[in-house]
Amino acid sequence: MTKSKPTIQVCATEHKASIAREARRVTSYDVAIVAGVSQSAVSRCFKPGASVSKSTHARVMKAAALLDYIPNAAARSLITRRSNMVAVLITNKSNLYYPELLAELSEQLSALGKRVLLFPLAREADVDRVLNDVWQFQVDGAIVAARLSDEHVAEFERRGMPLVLFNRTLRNQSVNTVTCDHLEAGRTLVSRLAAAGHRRFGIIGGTTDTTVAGERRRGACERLAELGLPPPVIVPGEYDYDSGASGLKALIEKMGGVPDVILCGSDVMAIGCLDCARHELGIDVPGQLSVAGFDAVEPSNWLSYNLTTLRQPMPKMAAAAANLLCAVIDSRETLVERRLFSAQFIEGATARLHPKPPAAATTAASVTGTRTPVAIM
Amino acid sequence: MTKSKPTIQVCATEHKASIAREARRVTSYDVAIVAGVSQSAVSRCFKPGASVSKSTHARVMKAAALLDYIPNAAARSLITRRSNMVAVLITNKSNLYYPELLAELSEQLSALGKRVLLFPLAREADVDRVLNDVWQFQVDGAIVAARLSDEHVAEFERRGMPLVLFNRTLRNQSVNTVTCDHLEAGRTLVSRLAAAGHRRFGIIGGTTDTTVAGERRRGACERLAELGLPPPVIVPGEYDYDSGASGLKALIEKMGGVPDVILCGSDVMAIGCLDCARHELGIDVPGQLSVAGFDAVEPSNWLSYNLTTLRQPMPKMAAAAANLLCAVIDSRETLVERRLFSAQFIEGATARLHPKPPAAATTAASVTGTRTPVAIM
DNA sequence: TTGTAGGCGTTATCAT
DNA sequence: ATGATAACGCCTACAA
Repeated sequence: MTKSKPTIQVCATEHKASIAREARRVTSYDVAIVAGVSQSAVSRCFKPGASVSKSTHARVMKAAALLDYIPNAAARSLITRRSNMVAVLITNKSNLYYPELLAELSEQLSALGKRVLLFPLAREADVDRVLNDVWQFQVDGAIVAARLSDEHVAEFERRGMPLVLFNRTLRNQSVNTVTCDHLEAGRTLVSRLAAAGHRRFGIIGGTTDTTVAGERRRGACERLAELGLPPPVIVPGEYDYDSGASGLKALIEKMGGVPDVILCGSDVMAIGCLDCARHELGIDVPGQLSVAGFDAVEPSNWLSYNLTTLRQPMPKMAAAAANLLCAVIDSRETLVERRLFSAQFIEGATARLHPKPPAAATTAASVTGTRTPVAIM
Repeated sequence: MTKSKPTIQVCATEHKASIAREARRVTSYDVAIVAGVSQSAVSRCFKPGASVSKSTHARVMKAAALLDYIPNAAARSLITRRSNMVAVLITNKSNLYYPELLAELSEQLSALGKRVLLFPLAREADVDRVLNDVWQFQVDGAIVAARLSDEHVAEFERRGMPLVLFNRTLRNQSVNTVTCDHLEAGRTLVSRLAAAGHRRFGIIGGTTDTTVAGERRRGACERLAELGLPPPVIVPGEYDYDSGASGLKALIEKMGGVPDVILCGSDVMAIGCLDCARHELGIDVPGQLSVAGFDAVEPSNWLSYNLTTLRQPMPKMAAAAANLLCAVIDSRETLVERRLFSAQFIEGATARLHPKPPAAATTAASVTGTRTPVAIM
């Protein structure tokens, strides 16, 4: 501090006042004036790994703090072509697992220096309207947990916008995806349940064949066929609570009685199915009927339910999606990768997982007695 | 089309190819060249309400479509000082009502032309780290559903950043807020329950005195005092499922027996409390114990629970927050407003809402018999 | 290590 | 109604 630079070292507070008077924002140029350096020096101080002398850095930082200066991300992104924002498109229907996914994604992305610009979709049809905004806002890439048409994917490609699909797949394989292995999940579920002696399988799935639910179903059907069991009866659902109840009733009607086991496309549907069975129809679960869900959302673990279900490793999947997207963003090449995670089976207590002891045959018979016999199945 | 402008009407596809060759983005200037107009004309075409002739507009739009041109929001925001982005800070602990709030906010804001930049907070202490990003990204304003210190609020003010607190209040009154009337909610709850003959009130609240929970509690206490009933016994909780169970046990111990009614700070806590009472402790709800929640999240409505609770008018509150914020953004003045909404009482079936008939006195006595008598209360 | 100068893509102002 | 020109705030060669 003995010798000060000969440049105009204006008093910070005074300069700040003049900025306020002119009603403009604090810029790197202002900091430069106060610190007595050039504007580019200030810029370099805020770029990690740039070459600045220690003393300059100190002076600049002090001036910046005095002026409450913060770099303007919009201006930066204009020249760097990097906004450090990532679009996240997500369907509201993913409801209960939505907060967990969003929180995980956001955390993982922010660890990578990216922020989430949110595009929730009330209906899958909103994609078109929303994509326009995605292009406008100059995000660095997008993570999409919603249904995308081939045309949409093509547009991402055309615009060179990095894209990662989350728990969605497309026949057009050239897309980055992070998914749970739903095919395997379907197989696992059937294997476990068939081993316990279940024969008549019902499935409550998605209305439109959301590909992941489709995969799960395919896995279940495959495995049933392998085991020489009759194909499952399938009814549609909307992934919500009410669909569980209506699905159950639909299955009972379609199958002419209560099936041995119902596989639901989501926990919420399973819970709806469960509540309807227990409280409305007086069906004993798992005594008369086994119910399995999918997602292992928090309520599935509540004492009233203790659902048999499959847990997707959400934190790992979110991290994978974030990392994959950032990898694509950083490398200009069009690397395409598909990361697959195994779901973890949660035993719970809504499905009978062991063969019935022979002694229980009488009760079972009394139950079956209430059913209308069916020809095929 | 008989007479075309004498300007350089370059073939769109050719021009597009040259853009791709140079690996640069499509700009309004490119559109201008193809359309044979000036760059400013293009700009005007994308500004609603600007003065452009119909023919020019058509030519420009056609060229834009041909080139896949979309205005660059970053560049625009640089000059307009409007990013059309709104920061939403939200604590993960708001868990179950988080998706609903987020979806509503996002929808309402997008109707106002704003997009949500998401800042989820794993812990309330993360605010500091996160605020730095908020300043950087040049958002137009912020909606905060998290705990903010007076200093934080002051910084918003200092930076001229519009702010709306959601379901949070501060002693420092000069902040825009949208909240539910938690004081009234607390009073309502007590009124209804006291009318049914409940006397011994327990409360499972928040750990740190989140102001809204505090308000609710204050309302409850006020009303109890007015009615000449003993003050409630209060234990802390974390707003999660487990807190409901531990809170219940803590209350039983602290009160030397099962209280008449427990008011919980959230539905999830109430559900935890309920499950613990029914499945673990064998307490009949609402026979022996009444339980009330708060939020009316989806699971509270499930058949297994059918919770007595209070619903916050989330869509209206979200709309109010969005509108208020945008009003502040648009008017440069520092208008401060506090919008208060009434919660709606949901009867449900986990609280006894009518006086016990005298005949039931015997069963009631047998229940009370299991309790350790308490001196005061 | 530091400063100079040009450009990122748009909007706004001012003539015409 | 249209076009030239100057911002907006920053980054980045390039030269010193």
